[in-house]
Amino acid sequence: MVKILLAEDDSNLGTLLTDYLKAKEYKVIHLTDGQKALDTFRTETFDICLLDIMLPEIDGISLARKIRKIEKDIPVIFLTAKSLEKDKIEGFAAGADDYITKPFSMEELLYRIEAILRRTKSYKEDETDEYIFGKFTFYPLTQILKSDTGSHKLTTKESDLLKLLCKNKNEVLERNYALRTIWIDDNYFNARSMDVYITKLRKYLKADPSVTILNVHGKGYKLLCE
Amino acid sequence: MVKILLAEDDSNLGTLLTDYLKAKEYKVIHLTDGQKALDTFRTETFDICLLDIMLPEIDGISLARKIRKIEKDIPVIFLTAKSLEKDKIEGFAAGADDYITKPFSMEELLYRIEAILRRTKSYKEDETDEYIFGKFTFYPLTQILKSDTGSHKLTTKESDLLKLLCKNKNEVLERNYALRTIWIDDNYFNARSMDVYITKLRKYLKADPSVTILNVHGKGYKLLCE
DNA sequence: AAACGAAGTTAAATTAAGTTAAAAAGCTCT
DNA sequence: AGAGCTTTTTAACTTAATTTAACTTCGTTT
Repeated sequence: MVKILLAEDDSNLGTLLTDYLKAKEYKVIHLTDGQKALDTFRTETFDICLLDIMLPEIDGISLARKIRKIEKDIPVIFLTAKSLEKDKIEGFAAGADDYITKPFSMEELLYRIEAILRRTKSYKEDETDEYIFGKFTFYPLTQILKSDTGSHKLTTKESDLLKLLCKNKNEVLERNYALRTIWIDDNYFNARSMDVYITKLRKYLKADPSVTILNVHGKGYKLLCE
Repeated sequence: MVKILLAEDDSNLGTLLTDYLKAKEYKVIHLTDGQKALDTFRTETFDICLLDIMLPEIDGISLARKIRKIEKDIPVIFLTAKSLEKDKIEGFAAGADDYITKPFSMEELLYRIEAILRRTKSYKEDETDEYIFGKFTFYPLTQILKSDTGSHKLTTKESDLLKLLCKNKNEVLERNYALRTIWIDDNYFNARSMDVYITKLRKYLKADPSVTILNVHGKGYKLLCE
């Protein structure tokens, strides 16, 4: 089920939206200020965020920036009473996927949400429970990596990193993205820690020479296979 | 390079948009009626479509439906003077990814285009997985260059540069374009760095004398072969 | 042909990544 | 709480990739 974070301080509109979207089979978590929305975002996972620009505590644009720091590809739609150019530009600069000006119809918002979800499909692929590559099968849920030669129970960090690599199979997994996702902060020491885990994963993956972790200098790593 | 289909009958706006987007390194094909746009779409491939709603011959919404029948996931943004609810709804029903009402700023449109492209990544998948020239086969994904005499693992920069040369085989790869693509910034030092990499690639390519990297003085380089 | 800027080449310097081991931080169990 | 374990981080050292520098050669212009 698609899960929506709704940050809207106007309780009439907020309730109306919540009820409408719930009727359309979405799961909606409604927060009434920016700080609460951010706290909730930190502890739960969402498929899309609907943020009012004018919010108490943390405004919508700052909130979007913070949210994007935590999960860089999460779709964001701004809801706003203001239709000023400047806000729109700022909104898009903060990484908005769309922008809707009040008053808007429920249908229009729904179409926009669906247009974005159709495109991202992230909600579909979110929890793959097994990744198959080369002669390996990796179960991120149980943190087990199987190959024909045997089975390894991975540690949490090993598993998190391998999962990100698998999600980006044959494409570059950016260092900073991985660091922010797994280590929260991308400082020097965490970067070195990640290097250590790359070495560990490479050792496990030696069992199949057709599978390698390629370094892309200055950018990140690519899990090469098939 | 991201290729945009622009269907807009107002020639002022059309030209303005075309120039602006070209300056931003997009390839723009501008058509002034719906029928021409559809014909062009049938014969060329695009990454994204910008469609005016009010178009001669075939209106934008019908055009979007026809285009979506040909390629169901192509991103579509409607440009329109009307801000009527009804049109918006129809537009989204026809599968629009976004909707922008005139007058809009160039920046805003650009942000919307980029938001969608960032999301779809379809433009990233222009990845050819092997280039064959002379007695070499080059695999950009794995950064491996093979010839009958052996196989070389290229570094990231070597591979990036060779890939650009291959994409422009027997045509000039412009220095500035390569620098901006690979080194982001085309300053003096990066230019010298690129020279060093040209030397390195030439060494690898010595294995086949029929393949050479030719300098086009003041412009760039050409990978000559076959 | 002289002058100047662009490109070629090589080596040194810098920065990124690879590896291994030890230290520190977390668990688990009594 | 603390012994004994695992996991993660820090550290030190090694190797590789990239940039900078210095010097040379080639093209173009006057």
